[in-house]
Amino acid sequence: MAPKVPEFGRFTEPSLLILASLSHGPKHGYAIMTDVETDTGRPMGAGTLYAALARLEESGLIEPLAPVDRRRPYRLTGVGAAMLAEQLRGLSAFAQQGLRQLGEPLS
Amino acid sequence: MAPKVPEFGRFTEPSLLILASLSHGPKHGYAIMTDVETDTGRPMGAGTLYAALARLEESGLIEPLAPVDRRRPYRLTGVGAAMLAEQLRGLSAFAQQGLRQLGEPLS
DNA sequence: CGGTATATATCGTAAATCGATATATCGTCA
DNA sequence: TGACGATATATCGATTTACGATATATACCG
Repeated sequence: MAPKVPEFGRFTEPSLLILASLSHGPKHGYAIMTDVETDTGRPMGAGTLYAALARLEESGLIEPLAPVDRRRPYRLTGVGAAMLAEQLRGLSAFAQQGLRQLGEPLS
Repeated sequence: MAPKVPEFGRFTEPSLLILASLSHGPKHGYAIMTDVETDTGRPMGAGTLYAALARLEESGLIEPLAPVDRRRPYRLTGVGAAMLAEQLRGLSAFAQQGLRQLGEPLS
């Protein structure tokens, strides 16, 4: 019987990627965009990025720092970091469980 | 420098949950719905479920079995299982990396 | 000076999620 | 038997999110 996995409530991929990217330290939008692309191999369009950034800021998971030239950096808030950690734990448990179920070797 | 994570292209939560649920064996929609709810604690609405099922079938990741009474069971296809495994590996790597970055203890 | 990379913003469309509602059958127990 | 809750699928409308394209402007470099 599948053991209960901690709820990872409603997290969309771009938002998670952004939060994870910001866990390396404060970054501005364009840097997040290019970093995510090199990390995942798939480009995140500007539309997706800035819309998600606005939503994350609005919900208090990230906050803007003082702009440097054109750059508008953001950093994780405490709440954002906690939320990210929780999501990742849920994701990890889910993935491990699924892989086990499929008979995949666990790393 | 964040090491490259294997591409996990486009994982929408409901679809992944459905695929993972079907990895335990063939199931019909309602059973998936209730199983996912008990596993994750969050209900998946019928609208979400059947729309996602239709999409998954259309893309060849699941296939219908012969109906039993009102029940319309589905099972993973080979492609679906492979896709699920790949997604889970990507997710696992992503989550592990993120948790490491956050200084979380790894299980 | 000209082109490429940097950087943000926004618009329109498409797709996915959500919540609600509808419909019908099955099981059960009073 | 007949009422009620659980089972089961289907679909609609609204909202949210993602995607791709376009726009604009500055910085950097040859």
